[in-house]
Amino acid sequence: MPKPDSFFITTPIFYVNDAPHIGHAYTEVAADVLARWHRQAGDDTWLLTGTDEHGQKILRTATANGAEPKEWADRLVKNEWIPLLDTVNMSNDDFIRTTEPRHEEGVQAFLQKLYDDGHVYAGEFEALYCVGCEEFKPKSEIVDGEGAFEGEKVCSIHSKPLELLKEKNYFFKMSAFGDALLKLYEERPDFVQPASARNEVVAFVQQGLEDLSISRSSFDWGIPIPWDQEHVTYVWFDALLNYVTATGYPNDPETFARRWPGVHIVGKDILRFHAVIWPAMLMAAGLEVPKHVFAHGWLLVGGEKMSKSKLTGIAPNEIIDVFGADAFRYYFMRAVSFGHDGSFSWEDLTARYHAELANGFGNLASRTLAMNAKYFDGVQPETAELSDADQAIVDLVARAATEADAHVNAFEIHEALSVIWEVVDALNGYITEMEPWVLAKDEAKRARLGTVLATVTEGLRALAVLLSPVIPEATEKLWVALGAKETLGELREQPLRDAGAWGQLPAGTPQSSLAVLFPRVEQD
RNA sequence: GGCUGAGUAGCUCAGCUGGUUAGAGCGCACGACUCAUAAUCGUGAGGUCGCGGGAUCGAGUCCCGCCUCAGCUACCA
Repeated sequence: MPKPDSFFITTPIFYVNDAPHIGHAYTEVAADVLARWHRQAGDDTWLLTGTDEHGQKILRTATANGAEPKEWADRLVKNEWIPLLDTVNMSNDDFIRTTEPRHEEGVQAFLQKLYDDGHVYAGEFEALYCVGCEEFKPKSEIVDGEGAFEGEKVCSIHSKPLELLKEKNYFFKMSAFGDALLKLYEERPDFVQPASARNEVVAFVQQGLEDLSISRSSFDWGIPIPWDQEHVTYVWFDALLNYVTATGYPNDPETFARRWPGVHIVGKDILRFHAVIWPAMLMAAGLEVPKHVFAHGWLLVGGEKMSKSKLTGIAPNEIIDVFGADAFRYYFMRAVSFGHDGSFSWEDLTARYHAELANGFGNLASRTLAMNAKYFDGVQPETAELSDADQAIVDLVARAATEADAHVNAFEIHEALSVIWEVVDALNGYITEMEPWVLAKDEAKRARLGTVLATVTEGLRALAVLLSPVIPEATEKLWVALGAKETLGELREQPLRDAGAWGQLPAGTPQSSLAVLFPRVEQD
């Protein structure tokens, strides 16, 4: 049974062939928001990310760039992937590279166990081979020949006939796990999420599983098969194991028991590896399968999947240099329904940034602190008797906090933000209706003025806590300005599941001025 | 070809087991207000709910057919 207090969440480990684009950053942010939320809610949280560095493709890229593969990986990791973490403000607890000893040793131990237990056998891998590509071709790259090659199968890249070649390979008896996997999907409908992703996985497994070739001998950039040094491990088999080699498998059973099983956030392009192959591997090794595999959608640009070849690839820094990491995180979490494809456009980003972050939340903070400074010398006012309107705010905050937590637990990050934003909108409306600037002109209404501003400020306190997993930088600034850091302690230590409890900011708490949280970005 | 999902206001999207005049945000128009990042609040205009049939007292929401788009249909990570 899953341990309720443990929340181990992973991103995919990224292939170091290329530089990151916003799709990678999106995955990182989603996992990070979930991790920050659970961590602040008191769960025993561990966020893992990392890089996948083996395989023929990396060997080729490295060679083409006149580098050794490890050298090449080191360079990409240092120059591109580690900086990405900082760019998007990741709070990962670990970063694993598949070239690290802890991983390589873990993979070998895992392989040896499967081999010893009879789940792996030596066989003949027979497939169509392209001399031009120097590799076996997947079905997607095999097409019918034309002209001189009519009737033959040719490579889609070279348009030359393919040869049927055999190679000795080690195979994982994945075919034996089809029924167990179907039973898993049946018994745990939330194992693969969202439901659309689950459907595809079930349909795939229902048509029957073949055994999986897990070794390669035509190149050597990989983890050697422990009982046969002529072979290296198939890169996916290697990569998937990072989730356990980073958490103590096999030499630290205590840590492993504490972390595993985990929750995997993946792009839908790699769903099958995580929802089929990976659980089959774990079953074979006698380990628990993941708690959940959640597949998020693509980011679409102009209605099409983002791609470098179509010049729609966007580097995270292009956005973050202009709007900041908080805005990046907020925008993609809010505008994209988690689990669905999402449309990205600069126009939409700019519009939401101004309407929601600058005019909505940022301005709410500004106007509130400005009035506290002006009417109460910058301290948290006293609350007198609550009117119905005040009570409505109190109730809304409580409800928003509860519902947001439920949404996050269900991977509905966008819904959580939607509910939290009801508070932002309600507070702006409340201020306009209560007209504190009018109350301020009548000394007899001094107590009422204090109550109104205390209510809004307390609402801001709750917002700072609830939004801290998504926009950690802005909420930290707000937290300091509210004086909350002095009286309530660090923002990141505020229990998230108590965020909706009213009256936490003591009256008399000194506040300080707040720099504009989300400055307007001038248009060209 | 088969399977899955989607096609709802200018844009991005909600609409669960069918039920009063189809919703939100943005954008737009008008008005109110001035504490605030020329921000805020209110009101309004705007949709034959992809197309065509069907069962139902009643369908965006069920059934049939069709059109369009995307994904999956295994060893590229």
